[in-house]
Amino acid sequence: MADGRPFHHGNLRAALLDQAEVVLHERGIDALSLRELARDTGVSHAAPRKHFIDRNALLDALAERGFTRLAADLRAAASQEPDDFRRVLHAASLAYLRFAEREPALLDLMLAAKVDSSSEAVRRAAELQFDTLTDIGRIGVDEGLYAASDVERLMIVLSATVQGIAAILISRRVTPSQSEVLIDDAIALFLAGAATESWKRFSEQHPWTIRVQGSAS
Amino acid sequence: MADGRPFHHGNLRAALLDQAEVVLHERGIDALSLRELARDTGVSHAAPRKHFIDRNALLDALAERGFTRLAADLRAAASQEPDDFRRVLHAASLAYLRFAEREPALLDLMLAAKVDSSSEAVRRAAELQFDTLTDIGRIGVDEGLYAASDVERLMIVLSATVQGIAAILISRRVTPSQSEVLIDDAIALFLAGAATESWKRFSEQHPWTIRVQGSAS
DNA sequence: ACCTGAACACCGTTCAAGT
DNA sequence: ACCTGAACACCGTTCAAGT
Repeated sequence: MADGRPFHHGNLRAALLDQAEVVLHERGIDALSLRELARDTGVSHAAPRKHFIDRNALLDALAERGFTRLAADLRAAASQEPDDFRRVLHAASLAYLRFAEREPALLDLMLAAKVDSSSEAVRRAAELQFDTLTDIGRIGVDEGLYAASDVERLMIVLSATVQGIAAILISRRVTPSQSEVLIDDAIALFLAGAATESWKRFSEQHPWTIRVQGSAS
Repeated sequence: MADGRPFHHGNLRAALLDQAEVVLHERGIDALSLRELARDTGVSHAAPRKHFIDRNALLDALAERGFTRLAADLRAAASQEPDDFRRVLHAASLAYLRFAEREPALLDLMLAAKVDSSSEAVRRAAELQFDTLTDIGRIGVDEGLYAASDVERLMIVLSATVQGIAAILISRRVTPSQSEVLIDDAIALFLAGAATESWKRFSEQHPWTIRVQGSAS
């Protein structure tokens, strides 16, 4: 403490998280160590403990931030295309892919979070992200494409598809531009299927009873 | 070496992998350490190095085994329902979910493998797994559901969906039985969509040019 | 060809003590 | 209330040396 540095950092928690995001982005999750973050932030290696009880708590906080930002991205993308449902789905799906492309390690971290072992804050953030999708899905009802009672089940399947395509992108089995073609295909197939009599009959004969963890709507 | 243990283990590589699978299954990837594996296998902590240059090489070998087993599971499930395409898709998808349920940490590991940084062996094993899906998809052509030229693109979208549903299951946002309902929905929607005029027009107007990394067929 | 033992440079986590 | 410094029990990785 011979330098003029104050004893209290003042904003250590936020500083650690910011630096953690940089490391996660640049060198991946394996390179993320509490001790290095402490060094880079100019505090002792034991200081982070006041803010994050262990490494997992830090990862949880990162995941929470990630969900919040992803939800904002999706909402922003969707609100720019208010007219046509296909274009809304397309914009939101591309926003998801771009997030995956920009922050593959962060998305991996978010998807790796087990609902029952992660913090309440992470759950709430993931919930908000799913609610965003459900809101988007309701536009399809407004346009008369499918029944209101089908919104949740359809959006879960579509978001699983988008998530799966993002996983293919992250593992670099396709290029970013190829993944956009996959999204085009997926949405075309989704919209075609949801509007069929065949699907209508199926969904009536198989009532929906699932309440997804992390869905408040 | 005062015990009667031979100097050469004889089968150290396989023994390490077997033990690694047990640890991965019981305590997850974070608990997987080369030193512990060495202890449990009765060799020095430096012995594994002859067989796995580093921890990542061990993880690669585990992923490779995983892909091979998953492909076998899918093939077995599909071949038990040779008559009806819907039932074949259903059986294969459920096999995928059961694999995810039995070995969540292993599947995470497999999906985390970046194509360009993992070993040739992992790539080949992942390839074989995808080829299995493509083979299954051809049954849909035989049944006149869609064009032969659409097999790859349709199966990629479907497998992305199944993978996404598996991810939802692994993160425990739904129960295993709920995930099966999601699969039912996804397949119903997929089959309904693939058979529409709308999809047929789309796929003709948007020719398929993607060659997925890890697809030999 | 395969394995050992010591050594190095890291970790996460804990805790008494300082300001 | 927040941070430090020392300590403990782990890691992965390397390498000369043994059989």
